[in-house]
Amino acid sequence: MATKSRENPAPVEVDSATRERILLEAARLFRHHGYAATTLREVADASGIKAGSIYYHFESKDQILGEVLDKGIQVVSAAVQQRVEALPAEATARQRLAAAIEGHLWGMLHHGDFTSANIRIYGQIPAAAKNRHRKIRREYADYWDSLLEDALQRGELRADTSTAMIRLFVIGALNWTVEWYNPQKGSFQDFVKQITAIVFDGTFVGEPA
Amino acid sequence: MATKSRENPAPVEVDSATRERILLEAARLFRHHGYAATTLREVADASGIKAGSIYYHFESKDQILGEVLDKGIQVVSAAVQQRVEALPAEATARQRLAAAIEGHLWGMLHHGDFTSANIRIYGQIPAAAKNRHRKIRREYADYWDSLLEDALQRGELRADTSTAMIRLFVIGALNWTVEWYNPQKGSFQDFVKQITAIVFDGTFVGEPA
DNA sequence: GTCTATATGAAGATAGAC
DNA sequence: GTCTATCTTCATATAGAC
Repeated sequence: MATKSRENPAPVEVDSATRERILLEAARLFRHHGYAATTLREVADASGIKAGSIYYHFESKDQILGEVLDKGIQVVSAAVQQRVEALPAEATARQRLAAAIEGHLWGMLHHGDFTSANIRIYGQIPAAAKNRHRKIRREYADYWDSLLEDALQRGELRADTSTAMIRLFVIGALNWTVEWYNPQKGSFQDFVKQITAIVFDGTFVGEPA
Repeated sequence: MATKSRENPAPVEVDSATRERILLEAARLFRHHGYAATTLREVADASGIKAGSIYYHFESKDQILGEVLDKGIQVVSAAVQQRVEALPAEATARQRLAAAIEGHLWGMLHHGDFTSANIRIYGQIPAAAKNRHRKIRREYADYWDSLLEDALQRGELRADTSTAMIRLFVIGALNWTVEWYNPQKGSFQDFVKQITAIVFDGTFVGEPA
């Protein structure tokens, strides 16, 4: 006996302001104190509510962890794909990888609490949480591998190292910049330009000895 | 009224086997679960003793943390300095930096629990523990800066990026290899050669576009 | 939707026997 | 040097009022 006649009932509000606030504060606290050391009381305090109220929005601390981890990859992945797909079809491998690097850095630095939390705590969380998060990580790695394979086939990428190892090295190096990047020491544009130059052409000048 | 006549009394045993075992197991657990999530009961279990016995060797969990952190830097720093100082005076900047990179990677991968624990948890520990550990980190960074400044003055290092930024990028990239290096996929020598080539000359071939 | 109050478990650290 | 037993504190999660 539904008395409602609306065709478009309001969807379950999965991203109310309070819910988003909890996720953001949780990411910030996970980043700076770790997952286990962060208490739901702290998350609640930072979010302007009481601890018990968190359970209206989330089933458990574990569920909050999962959403924080996933978002840490999603924001970066979305920025990368958007930039790469905006390029013309005739773009060179250098241009495509430069777009990916810019997107990765931009996504990381604009959602630093989610990405840094992800990077810092991924190695420390329970195996079950890791397993649930693994797929989304794998997909992002695959996207990079496809970019690198393409660059290799065009003869632009160095061929003495596997693309998997290049991906691990480059993403690892990029990821760590979120730990030390200081926006007060220069513009984001300059930062991207310098990081990209080092990744592409290295730290030394001249020919290999 | 000392009745001992020995000139060389046994020193306080600061590195008994049990004490070293506790440090090693603590490093391993800090690495994989984080500092807060690791309980002294787990450390004791892994060390083959009971939780209360830890307090015979250490004053607190905090003291164990401090020693684990310091050792994570010391083992790497010692390996780097040893290799650089073994070079002849006429070594090029490339040779000196290559020795530093090899030492850094060797130290990291041969003491992985200490270095990975350091890298993973440094951003998450209480401020007091960070402050106590800061000096030893600063000294290692200074050593790298001196190597890079030397390379810059000889005109071998790229000049469009500050040595501080190059250091942060390179050490960050090297540090993260401990998270993914797989000794079953090739020899350590080959690994070092490939990483060094990327750091020196980049991931792309040919001239910058 | 948010609150207060609380059940239940486990942490770091200490005391004192052996 | 290591043990057992315990003090004290604080965590996640739940129940039910508002």
